[in-house]
Amino acid sequence: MGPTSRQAVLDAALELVAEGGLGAVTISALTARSGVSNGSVYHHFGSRAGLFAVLYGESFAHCVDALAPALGTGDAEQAVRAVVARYLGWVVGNPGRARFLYAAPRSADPAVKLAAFEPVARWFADRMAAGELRAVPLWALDPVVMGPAHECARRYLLHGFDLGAAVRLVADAVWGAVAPVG
Amino acid sequence: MGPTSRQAVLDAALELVAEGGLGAVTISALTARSGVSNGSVYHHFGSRAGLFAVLYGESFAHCVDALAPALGTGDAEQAVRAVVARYLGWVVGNPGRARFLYAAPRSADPAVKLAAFEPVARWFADRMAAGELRAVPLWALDPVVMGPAHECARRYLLHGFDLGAAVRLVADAVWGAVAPVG
DNA sequence: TGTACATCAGTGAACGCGCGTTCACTGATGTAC
DNA sequence: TGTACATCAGTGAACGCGCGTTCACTGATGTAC
Repeated sequence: MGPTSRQAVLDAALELVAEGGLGAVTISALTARSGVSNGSVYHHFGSRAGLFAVLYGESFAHCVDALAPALGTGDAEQAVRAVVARYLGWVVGNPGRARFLYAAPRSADPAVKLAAFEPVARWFADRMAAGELRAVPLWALDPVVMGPAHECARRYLLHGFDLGAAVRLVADAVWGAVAPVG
Repeated sequence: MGPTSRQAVLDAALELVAEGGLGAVTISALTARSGVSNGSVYHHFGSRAGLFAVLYGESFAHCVDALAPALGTGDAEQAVRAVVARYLGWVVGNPGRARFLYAAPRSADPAVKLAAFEPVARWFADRMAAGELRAVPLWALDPVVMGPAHECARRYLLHGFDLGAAVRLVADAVWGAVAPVG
């Protein structure tokens, strides 16, 4: 019963953010949806912001875990394209988590984020060193290289933008940003 | 004195959103900052959402106007790179407007947006038809092609991401997504 | 083995606050006849 | 030219509501001696 109640709150928060955005995640909506009392929410998370911090760290790790297997897929191009496909698939499959990550970036602990992202960053650094990928600063990986994927994901979550039609275009753009110059 | 008071509210809203995000734009902050009474705000805009709709349309047009001159810059590659540079420059110079567009996309009137964007879309369509640019669906222009610029702009506005260091990388990525296939 | 105490999950009524909005009003500026 | 009325920008006190948070409390489960 210990972790159950805590988990019920996190699950409810994810449902609420998927349905109505971050603003829908109020303490009273949380208690109504989860069946857990407000006092219990504060017992486990300290505050709304505390709940958000937990949710962010958990969801970011969840996302990276979903991406990681793509890195073992064939050559560099296949792997990069697989990362894009997996990321967009994860967004569709986890709209609550994805919306939360985009809507509450201030809830992130930068150190935790960096640590979780490290395996992915290292994979890219290795391929760049091996000349299989264009040399691009690692800080540019997420905003610049994955930019098209993020922007499309945001629009999908916002108003049902057609991700299926975009996925190939996005993969082309992302691969183009990181393909070795020749 | 007619348009003055109305404009004072719009200016105040832009300042507030630049300083503290969308949440800082409350009616009482608006009246405090602008010196205009709350009743007057409602007289001119009807509601907070009404004010946001006006602000969105105005800011989007402001942005497109800032971009348009880039389209006349030399060949297709130079023009596309100029669009990126101008867009990021506009974000830095107009943080209130930029933050508002990113934070309140639901305030947009799609028809108004489409009409304002039309000259830019036509320029791209013409170059694609002429074979100077890769054929990409027009709906992909903003999210896919400009994705890296948007994602970097968002991070700049959120936590002072170094746009100056990124602008060349972004221009490379954007041009790569739209350069004719050879 | 029994007693006393500490710890921890969980409850739910109550709180103060700040929000968007309403409304009755004033005063200045057209407009009709 | 004067009078009556309509329109419009603007005022500011007051409203109800829902928010995040607090707090005194219960009951179950260790732990010490």
